[in-house]
Amino acid sequence: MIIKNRNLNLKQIAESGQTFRWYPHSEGYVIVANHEVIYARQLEDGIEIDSEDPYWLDYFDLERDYQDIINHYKGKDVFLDEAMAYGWGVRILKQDPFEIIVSFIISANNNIKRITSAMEKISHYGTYLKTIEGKDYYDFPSPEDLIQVTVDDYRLCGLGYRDKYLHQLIQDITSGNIDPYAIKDLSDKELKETLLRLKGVGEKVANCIVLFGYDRSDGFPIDTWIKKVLDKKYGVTKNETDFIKNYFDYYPGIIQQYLFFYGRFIKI
DNA sequence: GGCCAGGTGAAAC
DNA sequence: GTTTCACATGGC
Repeated sequence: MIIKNRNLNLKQIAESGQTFRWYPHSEGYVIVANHEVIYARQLEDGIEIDSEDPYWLDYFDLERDYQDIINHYKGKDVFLDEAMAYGWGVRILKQDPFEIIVSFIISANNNIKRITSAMEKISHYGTYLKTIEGKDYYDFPSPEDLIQVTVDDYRLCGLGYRDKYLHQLIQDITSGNIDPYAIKDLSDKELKETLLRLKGVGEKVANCIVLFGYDRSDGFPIDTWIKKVLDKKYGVTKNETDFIKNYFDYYPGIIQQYLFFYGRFIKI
């Protein structure tokens, strides 16, 4: 189906550091989500995907008007204007909470290429879905699929010292200690507190998880790039969260994506 | 070849 | 409460 939208750019989303299961293919991307493998390609004023499932409309967060958000912040400062102009097609995908938790536990003190590679290897523990031009695609494994996977197995997936965090996460979920799907109805505060109890989840990772996995736009992950942006462009080196809450109020999580995407691009 | 990457846990103050 | 340090590993 064709999805028309002027704030929807596949390449920008793919490179905005929120998903690690998009595979560049032909002119577009192979995307695995919703127990389904699709191919998406860019159009002039939107995208085309080879699925008719309305799930994807929600996945691409289509009911949210990103131009309205951009207009709201326009003229606030020069750097933000540049960032929004550069990242006009960035959106925040609605991704599976469990997959997001795993992704961002792996993301700590890591780089995007390695995170992508680790997620690809872990996906082989999931159900085989489809082969496209010789490459096999797998559904992302459920916690149950990972019960028997050992710390050493995770190490072989390239997780480094984070191997034991993922192993612990699976124990926590399968033992009923935490249910990544049941906690979606918690308040912003309770949700974050719950996530912070997980090993390998600190302030920054928790913010990524609530923003990318639970549709909480108050999430504002402060990573190395955002730190540089705040320091060099806003003169903020301490009490960052207070500054963010005041200055970027309205849709802070989406603004954070524009700043991250642009700041990383210009190697600020 | 040292530094960096979408930082966190644990020990030490 | 905050400061300090170790931590796997591929890319540059």
